[in-house]
Amino acid sequence: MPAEAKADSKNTRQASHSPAHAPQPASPPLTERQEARRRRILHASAQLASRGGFDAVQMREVAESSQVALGTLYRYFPSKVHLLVATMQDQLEHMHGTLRKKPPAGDTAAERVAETLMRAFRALQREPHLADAMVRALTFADRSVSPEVDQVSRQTTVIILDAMGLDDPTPAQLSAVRVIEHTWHSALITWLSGRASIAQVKIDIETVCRLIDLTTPDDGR
Amino acid sequence: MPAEAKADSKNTRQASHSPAHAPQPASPPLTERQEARRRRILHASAQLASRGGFDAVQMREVAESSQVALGTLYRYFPSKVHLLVATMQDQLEHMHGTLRKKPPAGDTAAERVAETLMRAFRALQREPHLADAMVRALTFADRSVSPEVDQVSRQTTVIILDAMGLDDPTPAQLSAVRVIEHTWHSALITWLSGRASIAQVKIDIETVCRLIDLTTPDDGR
DNA sequence: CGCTAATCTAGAACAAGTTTCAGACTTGAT
DNA sequence: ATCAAGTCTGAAACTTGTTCTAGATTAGCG
Repeated sequence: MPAEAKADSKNTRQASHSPAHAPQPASPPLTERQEARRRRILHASAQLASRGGFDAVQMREVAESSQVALGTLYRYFPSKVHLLVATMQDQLEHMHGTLRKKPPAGDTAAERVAETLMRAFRALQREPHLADAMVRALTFADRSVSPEVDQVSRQTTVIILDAMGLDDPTPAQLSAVRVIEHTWHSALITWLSGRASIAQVKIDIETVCRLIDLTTPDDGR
Repeated sequence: MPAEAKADSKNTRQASHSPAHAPQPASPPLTERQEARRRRILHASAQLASRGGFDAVQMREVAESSQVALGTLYRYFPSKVHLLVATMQDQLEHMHGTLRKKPPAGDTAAERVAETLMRAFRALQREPHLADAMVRALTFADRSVSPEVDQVSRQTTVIILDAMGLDDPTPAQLSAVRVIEHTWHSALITWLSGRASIAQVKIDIETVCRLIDLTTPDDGR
């Protein structure tokens, strides 16, 4: 009946992802060739993004670069934003892996979180255009991309909780983490649009991380 | 020599705004007819935005609604994002005026800021589509819109400082305000994209406002 | 192996933001 | 009142995201 599986046949939206390591609603498994196409697409996306940011990721070019027809590209990723958010998921996994290897060394949870975020920030600084593409896509995403954006958010939460060294956080701590994420995203945007310096971002991150001290009186402060 | 002033002649970007009450680099003054055009445009923009959000603000429709040629629209506002950010500036002024009339009544600075932001949030909830258009434009804006976005940011800062009741804030307090603004913007986005409930936004705002207590030990805590 | 359903491709077509242009209109200065 | 410079208009053109279509290909089943 089917062939080459079905990355997304009936459902109009919702691309498919399930790199085996991300706990997702399990979209139908992909053929090898499909998996390869998907990788080529994400690779092309990241490459173009690295060159010129959000605007440089043009769907026709992505299709050409990844040797895939435009229609196919849209079958895998229903919109440019979906594509870039998926690209971000990809990069985030890298990042998380990297961070796991060298855990932050601060004494307090606040210090460790701040250090982790600054490390991530420095990574983004190495590819500012890529960062631009991913972050802009993330914040521009509308409801149709919510599941994917949410996944990115969850992944970010995990990274922060990892840095804090918590197994089961209290509600108050989760609130603090949420606010930290808000600040992280928004600060990135101000940096990317040239309205804040790197130093300013650093200060903002350190400032918001102090919130952690308020919720874990045993550790910090 | 010139005629009808020059909203933006030589300089390729940068629309003109100077509603007399906003302290700006003073772009060349506008004729009455030009001022009227500008108002018509902003009004049409807000109206369309109120209907269907960011996507519903289509430049051709704005031009038609405001009885202006498309080229003229682009002379006044070099891009859709510029237009929507200007629309936001407009709305923010309203808001600030409204807030001045009924200052928040909380005991601590943190409470007053949270109350102020929640009041603004409720106003946005009354026109969720308009909020969508303005906030999406704000976060999607690239460097070419930095001055205008910055102006919005400054205006927001003033509103928050007003609520805190401070004349000359310390650097630490300014950092807290920056983080509050970050959280405010990002929380709005998560709400607009349906990833967070109204209740969740409230919690986030209250959480981040506790940062104020950290910087003004005399008042709160 | 042969079938059938689903996928992929190439390319046209459509939509909305942005640019461009020629000509009509305003404005402020002489 | 006249003129030069700048502005506005209407319409076409261009760009890039997105959709659609017809036909070639592929996958898995009997």
